[in-house]
Amino acid sequence: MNKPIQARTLKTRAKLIDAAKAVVATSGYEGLRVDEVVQRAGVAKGTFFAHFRDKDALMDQLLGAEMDSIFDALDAEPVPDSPEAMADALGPLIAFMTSERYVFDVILRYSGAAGVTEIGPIARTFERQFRLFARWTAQRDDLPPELLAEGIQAFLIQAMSLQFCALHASSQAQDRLVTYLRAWLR
Amino acid sequence: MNKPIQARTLKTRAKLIDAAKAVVATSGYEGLRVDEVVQRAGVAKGTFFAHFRDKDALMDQLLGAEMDSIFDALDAEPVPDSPEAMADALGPLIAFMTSERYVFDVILRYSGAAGVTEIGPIARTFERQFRLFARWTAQRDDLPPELLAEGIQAFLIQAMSLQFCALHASSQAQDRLVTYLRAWLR
Amino acid sequence: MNKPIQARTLKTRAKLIDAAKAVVATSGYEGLRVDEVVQRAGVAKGTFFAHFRDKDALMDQLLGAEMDSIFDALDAEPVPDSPEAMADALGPLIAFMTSERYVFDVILRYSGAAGVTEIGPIARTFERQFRLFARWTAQRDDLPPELLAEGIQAFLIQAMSLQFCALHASSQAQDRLVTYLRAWLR
Amino acid sequence: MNKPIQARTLKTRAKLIDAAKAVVATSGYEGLRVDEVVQRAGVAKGTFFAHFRDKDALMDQLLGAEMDSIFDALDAEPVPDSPEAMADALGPLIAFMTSERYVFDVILRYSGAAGVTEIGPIARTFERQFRLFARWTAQRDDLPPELLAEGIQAFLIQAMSLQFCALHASSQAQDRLVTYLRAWLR
DNA sequence: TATGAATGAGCGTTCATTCAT
DNA sequence: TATGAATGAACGCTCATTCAT
Repeated sequence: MNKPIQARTLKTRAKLIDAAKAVVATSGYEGLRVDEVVQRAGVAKGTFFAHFRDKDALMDQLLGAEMDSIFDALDAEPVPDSPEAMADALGPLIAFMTSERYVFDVILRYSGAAGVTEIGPIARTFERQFRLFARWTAQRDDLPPELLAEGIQAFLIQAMSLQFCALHASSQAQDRLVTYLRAWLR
Repeated sequence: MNKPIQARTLKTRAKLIDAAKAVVATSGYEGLRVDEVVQRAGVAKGTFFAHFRDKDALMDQLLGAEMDSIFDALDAEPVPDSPEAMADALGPLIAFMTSERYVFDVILRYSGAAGVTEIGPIARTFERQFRLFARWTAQRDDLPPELLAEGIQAFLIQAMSLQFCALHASSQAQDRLVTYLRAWLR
Repeated sequence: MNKPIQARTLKTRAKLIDAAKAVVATSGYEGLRVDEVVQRAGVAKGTFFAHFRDKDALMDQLLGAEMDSIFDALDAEPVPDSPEAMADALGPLIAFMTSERYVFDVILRYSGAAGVTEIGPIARTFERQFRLFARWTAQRDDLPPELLAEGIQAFLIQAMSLQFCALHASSQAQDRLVTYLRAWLR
Repeated sequence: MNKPIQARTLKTRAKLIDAAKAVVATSGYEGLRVDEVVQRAGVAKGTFFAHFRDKDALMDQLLGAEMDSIFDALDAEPVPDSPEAMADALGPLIAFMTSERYVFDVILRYSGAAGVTEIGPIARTFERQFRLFARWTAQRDDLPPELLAEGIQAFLIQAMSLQFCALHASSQAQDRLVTYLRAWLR
């Protein structure tokens, strides 16, 4: 029963992913329509659902891949030695997650693997994030790194949330994050 | 140009709100259907849209009102003197916001007044929350109450978010919140 | 029971008519909305329906008045002595009736006083038209002027109808009318 | 790029048309409701709009088909040799077009392919009508058959229009048509 | 007369998802 | 695997007309 993945399968999947990326480039993540993706990929609609459980699964893939590449870069960097350096390092992540309200919402929703069934790409990036933050705080002896990491996650979300808020639109997420981290890691 | 709001208008609005609450009681917030609300209220569909821009506007009203009554109770209570007492006091808020994934999502999305145009009922409750937390931390002299308040907000969201997460489903939001607050208000 | 028409009544009516004309000038007859008319007139919606049985009654008034002024001019002119002169004289009428497809349709529908109840302004203009055409053909002795008049009416409608037709958009209604009249009055 | 129309598509389309005809048989053309058609056809509403741009497009199909079958019969008959015979032959057409004011209005509006973009079924029947009348008058040498045909069209519309007119309700369209044709084809 | 909130039937639309071929 | 027609449950909206005050 072990099915060797056929070349055609991979090719179709790649066509769909590429088409999806092209659509996102034009219409944004929120504006992505399955219809447009399959049309661009030159396949039938049913084919899409043979490759992805649902539209959200594609979204999970796309967003997860994007996040992963951001974390790849972060992992390669040295541990930041100050709140300012941390917020600075998180710049690309913040930029991506706040690029669209829709992106922020989907990532948040899938960060905890909405359903209980399986951990998807986005949820996995949150584990990476957690491990990264734990590594950043490993040297501290006031609080356990795990707790500190969760705190950083919380403040990161908070800082980005306020970005979308009409009342706080003036200040930037990164600046807010610095303030939070200074207090949290004091 | 100033049109005095007629009694009939208020009555109809109340009928719609009451009907909506009844529907929510039966089917939950996610299960609310405009058609059912309208039918229960004994009102024409056009009337609904004369009172609420769209279904989301009604949701904003309903959830905002519910949150407000929770904050009314919180405002009446004395300032909690420990992280445990705080988490305890926030029990009803946590219970409500995590009662449905849909509720949590809508509240979060509208907490920042999704659009920049106008601040709705839900967004206003987040201001109340902020002022409440600032009051709770007013006596402290290590950090400004405003910053401490934002931190509590961040940890509250974090604690509730993890409630929906497959990886952390075992522990309760309230317990997690205590841990966070102990560290934050140490 | 004889009600003297109050000055206020006439004033309100005039305000409505004026507002309607202004709306037509902006949005055309088809684009006229009762809401916009009453808003411009500065009266309530109910007031509109106290003055006009329905929106069509207003339309009947507006279009009838316009047609009447056209026929006033036609009545003042001498009897045209050729098909060319006839078609020429009818230029303004054709221009008005073909200015909007909607105008043509409404006039046609009301030309025969759609309902049986009462003859409205538009229907009256068709009687004027009929009498005019009968006068134009009174000197002929081949066919009764009434029949000739009805024929002219028929060809006038036909010529204008084809104006809206994709297949005949090239030639003008007036030119077609000349052809028809030459044959009919040969 | 050339998609062969699937049998299923044709079947669904037929189901919709049949259902629509059944509804018309019960409620008349004006009484046709999309929801009822869809329900009778046992088809989803979305499917309806996948087959017809809007309700009017269905109407165009239905009325065009009906007209076509009338013209099929007319084409099979010999050329009528008198105004009386012509009016007689046109009996079914007149009966159908004056069966409902709504039918007459829709046919007239679509006779010229309301928009300039595409010629629909009804518009096509007017071309048939024109060719038919030209054939009926082909033997005459006083005026070109095309002109005579357009005249017959004009008088036919005129005769039917007056049917709906309160002022001429007494006499029948067919009788009026005879009078007109006698004069036109004298 | 004047007011303006309420009516209400129905159309059009959306678009992810399914399923028979 | 691939196909693409069909699904279907809401939502949003229109806008002339009515009616209680």
